[in-house]
Amino acid sequence: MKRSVKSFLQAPSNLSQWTHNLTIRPSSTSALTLCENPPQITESKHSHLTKSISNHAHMSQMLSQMIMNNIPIDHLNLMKLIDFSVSSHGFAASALLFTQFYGFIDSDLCNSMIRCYTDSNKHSHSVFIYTQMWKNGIFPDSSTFPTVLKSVAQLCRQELGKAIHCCIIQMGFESNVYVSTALVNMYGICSSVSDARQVFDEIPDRNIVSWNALITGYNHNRMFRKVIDVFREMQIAGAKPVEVTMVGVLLACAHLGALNQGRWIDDYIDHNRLRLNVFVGTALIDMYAKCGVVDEAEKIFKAMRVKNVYTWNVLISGYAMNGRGESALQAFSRMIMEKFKPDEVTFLGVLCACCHQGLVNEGRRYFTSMKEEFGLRPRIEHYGCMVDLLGRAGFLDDAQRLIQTMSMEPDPIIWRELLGACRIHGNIQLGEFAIKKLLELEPKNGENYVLLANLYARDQRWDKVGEVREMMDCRRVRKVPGCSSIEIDNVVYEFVVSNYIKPGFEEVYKLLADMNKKLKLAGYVADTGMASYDIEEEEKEHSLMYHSEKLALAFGLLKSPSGLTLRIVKNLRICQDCHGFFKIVSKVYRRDISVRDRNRFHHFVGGACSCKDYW
DNA sequence: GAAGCCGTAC
Repeated sequence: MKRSVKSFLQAPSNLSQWTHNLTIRPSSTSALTLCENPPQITESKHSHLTKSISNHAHMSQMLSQMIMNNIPIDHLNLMKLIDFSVSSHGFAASALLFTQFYGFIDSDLCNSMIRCYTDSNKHSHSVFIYTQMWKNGIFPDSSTFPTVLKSVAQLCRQELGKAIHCCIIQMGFESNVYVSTALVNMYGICSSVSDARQVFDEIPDRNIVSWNALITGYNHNRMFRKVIDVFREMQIAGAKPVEVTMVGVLLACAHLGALNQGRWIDDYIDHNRLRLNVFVGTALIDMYAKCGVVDEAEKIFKAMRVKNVYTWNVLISGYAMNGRGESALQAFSRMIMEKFKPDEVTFLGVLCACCHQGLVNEGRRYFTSMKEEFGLRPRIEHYGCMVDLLGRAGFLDDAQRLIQTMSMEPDPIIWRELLGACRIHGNIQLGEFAIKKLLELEPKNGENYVLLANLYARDQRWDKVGEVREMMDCRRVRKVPGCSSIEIDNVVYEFVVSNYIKPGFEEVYKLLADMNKKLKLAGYVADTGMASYDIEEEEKEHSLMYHSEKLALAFGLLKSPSGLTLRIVKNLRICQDCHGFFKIVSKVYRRDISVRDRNRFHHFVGGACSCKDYW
């Protein structure tokens, strides 16, 4: 049964083509009887063969010789060949033909193929082999499930995952920690985190990998508080975290803006001799930057010996979001000097820095150089930055023209930015055009209507504002409620905008009322222009008074010692009025306040904001 | 054999 290697390597790479030819035969015989009449191979020859085959450079050559000379290949080497042919760019089909060449396939071979497909991101192929196993009476075993589940997770096919879970239970593999950990991971990635938790709870001998899979699941579903809870739970259970665990927990801290928690993790890494590898280091920089402590982020960056493009990117965007555009651009220059190759995300940070700083010319230059000098194709996010940069700076025509030149369809964010720019610069006509596009794409997003109402309110066109309100009622559109949180003594408190006094928080409302009086004497005037409804001034003022960020601020003033920076995280953008209010509070109450809103940071010190009122 | 990794425009 001679066969040329050439035809073997030219096997079809298309799945349907080769599956068509495939006959899978269950193997009851030993895997080593690959040939009908295997010639004897001495032990030394065998070991030589194995060694040679493990050297990828000689693989094709060896293979060719073996086939030409009709030398049988034992099971181990066959596996290696499959690994090799899959890993070396799309020889997957050849691997299968190879087994066909020898005429049979068994569960080990299937597992091997599934693993190779999974590792090379061909997840549907991986699932296909799994289903073929069943069809051909080859039973999956404990090595089949972890890998196929990984592919199922990547494909986000939860119903398939559930079916596989049933098989696992029926076959009695659920007590296998590898299998059940893979299930936890699969459910977590497929957004069925309660199932993940349930499987996790039933693992008898869970280990650090199982814990990490659970954390990954919570992070994936943006349940960041749960991640912190799980980390505490781990410590009570005596599980020893590893670097991957810390990365997961830091990610959660970064999203929550939970600085104290994050600091605690930083110390923990230090005290428990966990490595400050590039993943942990980058996650730390990101955490500090997202908690508004750029100096700490800088320190970590300087202490890191091994850096990569991610490390630079978190530093650059960290500077950008904290209003340190100059530092961001300097970091970018240093990055280039140190011969790191910037990628799309690097330029997102750079453009974002220009945008927050209003550096229009620089932004235009970077946008061009990204394309021309670095050969990177702008993605919709880059256009997003540019539209925002141009629009906010008043170049509405340029922004509109840029949208027209985009090679992709503008998304809601792009139109919302244009609308926002129209609101700032009072261009009702273009704003109406933008909102039309926006509502086609996002008819249910309350934020869009609010922007539109604000556009009209700026012009005192209360009839139009009323129309927008009616439209919202009629379409049953709800606004996302503003929600702010503040961390006091390691506990995160959340405040939602409301006009009635929450039981237990009476003093917060009382303090706010007092502050209002005090600040008015210091020159605070409620900015009612953005309270978009046609209501009496006093009423507008009242509705502004209980914005979530103000509630969080008053609570922070009550519950923390003087001198401590108040750190507030808000789900939406800070409103114009609160921005002014916070500036005066920082002066009158001599408190540094930092607010992380949906877009960026505002650091209020001594009556001024780091954004220099450009936001 | 399982997790595995850090960054992304309003």
